[in-house]
Amino acid sequence: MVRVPRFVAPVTPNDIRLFTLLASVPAGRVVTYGQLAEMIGAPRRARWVGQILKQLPQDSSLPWHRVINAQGRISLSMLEGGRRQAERLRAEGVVVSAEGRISLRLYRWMP
DNA sequence: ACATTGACGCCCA
DNA sequence: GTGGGCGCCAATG
Repeated sequence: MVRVPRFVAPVTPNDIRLFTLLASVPAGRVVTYGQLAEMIGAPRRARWVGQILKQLPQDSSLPWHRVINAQGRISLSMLEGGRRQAERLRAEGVVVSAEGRISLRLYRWMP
């Protein structure tokens, strides 16, 4: 009998699809929460995507910073996490305004 | 089982 | 461009 520690969160097939897709988003491009949800066959689950990203460990190799909202804004507070996200994007050549605005027209990734 | 809570999205004033 | 309101849906209390 295999005993699984309670603190290990269960990983669903959708989680795998999300991680795989996110990992394929190229540097210098962005995607929206709703877009990711839609692309893995889970429409109307944008909030869920945000939930998953929120739970990622700090040392995750996934490009969580390439995910923004459909309004073309960074969803995290620009006083905290949003600042880090903006820096990471700028490091890839993405232009991010001080308020966290990004041009979806220029940077949205569409496979 | 019921109420709240969001890294959301869309519509309208 | 800016809020405000509402629908959505899984997680959390």
